[in-house]
Amino acid sequence: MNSLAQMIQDGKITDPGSARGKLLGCAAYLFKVKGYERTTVRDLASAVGIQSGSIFHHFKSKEEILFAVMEETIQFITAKMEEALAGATSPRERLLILIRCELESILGGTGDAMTVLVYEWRSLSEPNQKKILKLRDRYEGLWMSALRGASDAGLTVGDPFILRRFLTGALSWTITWFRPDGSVTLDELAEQALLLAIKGQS
Amino acid sequence: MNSLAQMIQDGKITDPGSARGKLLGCAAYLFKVKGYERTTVRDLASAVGIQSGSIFHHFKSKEEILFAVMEETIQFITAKMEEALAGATSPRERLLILIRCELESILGGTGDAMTVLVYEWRSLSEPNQKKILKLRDRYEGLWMSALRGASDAGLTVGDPFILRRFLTGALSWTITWFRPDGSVTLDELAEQALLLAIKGQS
DNA sequence: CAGATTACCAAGCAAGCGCTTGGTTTGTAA
DNA sequence: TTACAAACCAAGCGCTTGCTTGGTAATCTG
Repeated sequence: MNSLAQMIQDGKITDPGSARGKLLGCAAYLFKVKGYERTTVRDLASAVGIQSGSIFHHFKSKEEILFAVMEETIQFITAKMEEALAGATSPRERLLILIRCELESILGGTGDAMTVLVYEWRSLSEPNQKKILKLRDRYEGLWMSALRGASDAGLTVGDPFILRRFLTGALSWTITWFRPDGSVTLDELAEQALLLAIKGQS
Repeated sequence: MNSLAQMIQDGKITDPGSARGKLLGCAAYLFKVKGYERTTVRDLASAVGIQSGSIFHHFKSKEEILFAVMEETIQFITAKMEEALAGATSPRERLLILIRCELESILGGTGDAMTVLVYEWRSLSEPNQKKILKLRDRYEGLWMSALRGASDAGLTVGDPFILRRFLTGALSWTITWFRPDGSVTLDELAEQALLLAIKGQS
C-alpha cells in the first residue's frame, strides 16, 4: 500500500503534479538553498514559470507557503514512520527504523522540505509555530517511546530525552555534509548513527 | 593568563566596550534571535542607540558585520580550545575538553555569536564563506586529531570523520533546547555528550 | 453551447530595505 | 585656544519587497 497516494486522496498532502504542488516543491527547494527570507516571490514565480502576482491565487501570503511546506512534510513523515514501525519487533529494530526514516526524509526526495522544517523555524509567525509544534508532538512521541524502550532494554545509556535531542541535531546536520553518491551509503550512515545511540556491541 | 584580554590587545578581536564591539555584540544577539535577513540595520542601530546611517561609519556594509561576528568568534574559540588542550594528557580527557569548550561557546557568553556562526552560513557571500572556511580548518583540525587519538585508543567506534559530524550537529543543536538554569547542568550535559561519543564505560 | 469557476497576466502601489550624503558634535592633543 | 579627526545625526535616494488590482484566457459543468 502506498501511503503517499492515500494521503493525497485524503487531501492531507498536495498532489505534486498540481499547480499548488509544484509551487510547494519549488518553494521547498528554494527555501532550502537560499533560505526563506532571501527567496522572493518573484524567484519562486519564475522557477515555476508564472508571474509573481499569480502566486497569491494559490496562497494568501508568502508565509502560508512556508507553513504549508512544513505542515505537509511533518504529516507525511509521521505517517511514514508509523507505517514503518508496524512490523518492528525488537527495541533495537525500532530504533534503527526511526533513524533510517529520519535520514531518508532528510537526505532523500523530501529532503528539501525536511530541511526547511528544521532550519526555517524562526520565519514562521508565532501562531503558526504553535500549530507545527502540535503536529511535531505526535512525531516526537514515536521517538520517545522507542528510546524509552531501548533504555529499558539496557541498549542505551543516559537520559532518553537528552539522547533524543543529541540525535535530532546529529541527524538533521547530515544535510550539510552527507552526499548519497559519496563513499558512504545511507544504510551505512544509519548503522553508524545506531552505533552512536546504543552503548553495547551491534 | 587571560587569553581574551591578550587577543584584544593583539587586535584580533574587538573590545566589547568600544562602539564597534557593542555593535558586534548586539548584532550577534539580533542575528541569533531574528536571523540575519530579518534583522535590519535600523533594528541594530536602535538597539545600540544610534542612527541607522551611523553604522556605516564602523562597517562598510551589513554583511561586513556578519563576517566580523563570525571571524572574531572562530578566532576566539580556536584560541580558547588550544589553551584548554595544553594540559590534557589522556585521549579521553582531550575529548571531554573539546566537548566542554564547544558547549560553553554555544551555551555561554559567546553563544549568540556561535549560533550565528553555525546557522547564518548561507547569508555570507562566497568569498567571505571561503575565508571563514579557512579559519575553521584549524579548529576542526583540533577536533580530528583528538578523535583519531580516541579511536586509536579504542575509545570510539566507527569512522572518526562521521563521528565528528554527528557531534557537530548534536552539540550545536543544544542551543535550541538546553537551558543553563534548568535541571541539567552544563557539566552533566558534557558528560552525556562524552557518553555519546565513546563506546565503553565512563 | 452557455455559464460559471478557476487560473493566470500586466501593471503597479505602499512600505521597507541597505546605504549615501552633507553637515554637526565630541574627543584629543599641541 | 586652535586644529583636526573620529563619531554621529537628519534626511532621503534608489531599489526591492510582498501583495493588490482589473481584466483575460483556459477549463470544467450541466
